[in-house]
Amino acid sequence: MRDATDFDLEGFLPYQLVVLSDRISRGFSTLYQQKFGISRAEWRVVAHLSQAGSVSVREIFKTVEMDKSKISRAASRLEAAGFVAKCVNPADRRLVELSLTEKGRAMMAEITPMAHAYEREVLAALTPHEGCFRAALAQLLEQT
Amino acid sequence: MRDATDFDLEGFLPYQLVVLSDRISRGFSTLYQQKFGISRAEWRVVAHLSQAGSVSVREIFKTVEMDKSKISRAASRLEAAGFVAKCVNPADRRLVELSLTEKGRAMMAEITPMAHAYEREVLAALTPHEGCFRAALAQLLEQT
DNA sequence: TATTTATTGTTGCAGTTGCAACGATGTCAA
DNA sequence: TTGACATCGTTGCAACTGCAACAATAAATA
Repeated sequence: MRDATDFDLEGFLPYQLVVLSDRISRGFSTLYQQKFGISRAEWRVVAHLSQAGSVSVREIFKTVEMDKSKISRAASRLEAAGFVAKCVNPADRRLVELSLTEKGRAMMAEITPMAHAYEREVLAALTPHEGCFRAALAQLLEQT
Repeated sequence: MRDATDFDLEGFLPYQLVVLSDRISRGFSTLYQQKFGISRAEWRVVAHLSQAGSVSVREIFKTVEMDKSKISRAASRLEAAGFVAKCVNPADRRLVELSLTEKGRAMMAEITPMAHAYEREVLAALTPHEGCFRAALAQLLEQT
């Protein structure tokens, strides 16, 4: 018997999305954490750098939707671990340019195929609705 | 020019899901946070209780995929705020039964329509692919 | 019954996070 | 030029998180 305070949490879209993204993201993160000891925030920075080349903290946090302090700390840890190099932009000395070191690129070269394999594995469960799902996802990301 | 270390983060499914679920979940949480001062973890506990009645911590954390310490602490805060009552199960005194107080039910009665409105708003962006998207989401949740 | 083993919820701890404040640097206009 | 204002990245702080350890209780076994 439902009354006004009943609420179907399991069918609630925000809840479903958080649970799913947590599971999937966590499942992948255990792979690179075991192998390289980097966190999810650090992975995101490294992945962004691999396609962006040399970029300031500001640019990353605008594209990647993480607080700038989170990026700053991730970058420091990555620098300490030797995956990332920091240097001050001589044209504007407020900017810190981040880039992958050789060691960082080597790590990405290992993680990239793992990422693609993991993604395929997840999407395999979706056949034949994959195309529709990804299109809807992209649409939501754009309109939100 | 792409080489082996290039990686398309923006098109990577786990990344897309985390970004989207963060945005959507955060957008909704600001609504009830401003009005009732409860966190996301607390909201999840309250929402579950509204449909489950009196339930132990153990049951919640099995259904809702949160660490039991997280639930324990959320329940304590909710009890302190007067939204939730805790009592020891007399049949098995290890179990703590949680239930909504009158004040908790009143809060849910206010949040529930907000939740439905928010969900409709998000999904409106998806017409006419909503059905397919939700079906795919449910399928992923089941198979993961 | 007495003893071991399992389960439940809480707590300590170390690490992470979000937010605001800050110092350093750059920009703009008087 | 000087001063007010804006921007960038870092840090302090309090809150939150995940994990492991723990005490209390129950169940299983000898």
